[in-house]
Amino acid sequence: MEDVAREAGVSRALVSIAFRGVSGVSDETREHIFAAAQRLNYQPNRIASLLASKSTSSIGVFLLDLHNDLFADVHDGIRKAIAGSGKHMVLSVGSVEGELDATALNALIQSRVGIIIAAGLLLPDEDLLKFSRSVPILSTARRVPGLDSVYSDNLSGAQAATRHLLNLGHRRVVFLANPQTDGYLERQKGFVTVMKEAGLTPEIQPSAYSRTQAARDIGPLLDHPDRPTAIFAHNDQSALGVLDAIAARGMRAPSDISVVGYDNTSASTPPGIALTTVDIHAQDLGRTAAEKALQRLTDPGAPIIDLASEPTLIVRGTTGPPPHAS
Amino acid sequence: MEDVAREAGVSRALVSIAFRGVSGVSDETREHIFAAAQRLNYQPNRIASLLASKSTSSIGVFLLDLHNDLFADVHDGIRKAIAGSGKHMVLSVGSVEGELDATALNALIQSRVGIIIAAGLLLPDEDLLKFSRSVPILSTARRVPGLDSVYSDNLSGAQAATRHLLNLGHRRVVFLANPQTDGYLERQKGFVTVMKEAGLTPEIQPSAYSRTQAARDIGPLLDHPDRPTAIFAHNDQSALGVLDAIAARGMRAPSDISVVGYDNTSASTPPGIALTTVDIHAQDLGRTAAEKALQRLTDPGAPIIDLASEPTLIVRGTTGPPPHAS
DNA sequence: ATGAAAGCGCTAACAT
DNA sequence: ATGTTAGCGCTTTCAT
Repeated sequence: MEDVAREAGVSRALVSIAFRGVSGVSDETREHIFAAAQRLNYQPNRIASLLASKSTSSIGVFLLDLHNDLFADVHDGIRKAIAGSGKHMVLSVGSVEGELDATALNALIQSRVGIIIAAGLLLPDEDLLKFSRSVPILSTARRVPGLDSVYSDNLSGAQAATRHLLNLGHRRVVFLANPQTDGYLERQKGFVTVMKEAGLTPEIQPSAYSRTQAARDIGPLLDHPDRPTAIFAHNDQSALGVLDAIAARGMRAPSDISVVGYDNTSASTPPGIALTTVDIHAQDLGRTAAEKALQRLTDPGAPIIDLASEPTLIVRGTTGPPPHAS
Repeated sequence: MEDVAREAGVSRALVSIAFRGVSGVSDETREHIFAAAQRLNYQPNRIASLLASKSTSSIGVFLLDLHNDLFADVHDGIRKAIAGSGKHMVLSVGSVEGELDATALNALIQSRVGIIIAAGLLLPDEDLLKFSRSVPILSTARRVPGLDSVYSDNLSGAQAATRHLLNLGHRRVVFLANPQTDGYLERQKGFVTVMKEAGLTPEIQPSAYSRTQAARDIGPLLDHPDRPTAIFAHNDQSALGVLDAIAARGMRAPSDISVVGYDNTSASTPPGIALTTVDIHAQDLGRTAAEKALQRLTDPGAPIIDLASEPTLIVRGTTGPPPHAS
């Protein structure tokens, strides 16, 4: 910067002003400065800038898993909302095993981001509250009591999906569940309440966040002579695993068995057989989350944000009447 | 840090030494320091640390597109290789439109990373060389002359895929091409050379990096009465688009038409119909790229790295003999 | 509009 | 093993 100042024949302060885009420098001088910077191939040192301004100009973003398109959508939404705010986004990626949550959050804290937008946190609510003593955290796609949360109403989404199945005539429906941890209980709950209301037995098959694991977990149920007529998977990826297991047995959806996913990611539209699923509008979630995060930055004292959005049931090709319903 | 030192009853230097994990502090003192830090909920300020050490302890990672599983694989490989090196990874994401390449690279440069590992760069070679004056860049999944490159041999991969099709008896094969820009010319070239060697006409249909665009671009060719018997798509995503277009017309692969993809991402295994594709071993690519980047950091003067790996043709369910070949 | 000077929270070289 | 001190490259008052 010293060099640029000398090259442009001004003081360092001017160069700083010019690069930050704040007022206090004439257009002409600014041009000179930029030209000089160009000549010297100068790029401002954001590390030094952050230190000196002790600023909150960075927004940390935690994404659970790059292999799930859901998080790519959330990322896109966040990026769009942040663009033009002058804020810079710092990414940190977790893992579906969950053992990286804390590491990723600490990395963000150590990078002194002004706020963390977190999508797909796996840590218990209590732990997250602890982290939020160091930095504000806005949770998206999951409600965390005590933290700003921008999420989709999983209860109503799961209810809509389950009702769709029941309306089609299904009576034996199995919910392929995600690990039942803080923040991810509602889908199963929605399934259970609707089944019970209808006087049916809600069957639950526990599984994990993995397509292959889903295929393995659902296998025995499919092999059973008296198998369910519909499977409701906790997300699209595991629904794909269910479809894998179905295809491996020479069966077809929905003629032999119906399948419903959740999230409406790109995974829900394999060629030929598009998955019935629940759209959580992930990109909107990301965009809204980022807008709210920006607000939080300007008003730390504002009341906690708790924003639920309505998901949309998308009926596509993997659901139909049960085999012998007619 | 001052506070922690006071709380632990030592000087700031000791705290620094303890947190960096270097020698110069007794085990007992270190425990005291960590305990004090814990009590105060202290997290070291990585911004200040980076500034003071003017260090190269950060590794920048550029990923073109979070929606393509290929980059998630590369990311995983990089992360595994970096873990335990004490280096910290700084992520920056581009976009398939390519207009974000420069922005993303500049962000990394301004964050003063010691080296950038870039996967899926779209900028011309010449521009990249310019960026590399500011920071070493290692390109992966693309060869950039003049830069360290760790990539897969696309020429041989495309040749293997094309030969596979010809061996099956296909004569009219169309290559659904990506935008022909620096670094991504080899797949088409491999296709063309093999077709010509066999005395056949290489047909090329230009397209873009998008599944829906691929479906649109291939449509007219499928509708033609004298349509090709096989389509070789430049990557799995566009192969999916081709399968979409095929399904939309009530046709099936491979009985009506064969389809080959490229990359062997998770997109290549939709339920039921697994795609014949070329595995570029993306995670290995990422891992190797990161290992080489680490070496480059320790030895800036070493000769340029130019490392090609052999891809593997994976024959699955979307290729078979042409309809009337028997 | 421009310049001077203090300091952000650390690291690193040196001294004890 | 522990303490002291001078920066790292900026931003930010405060003068001018």
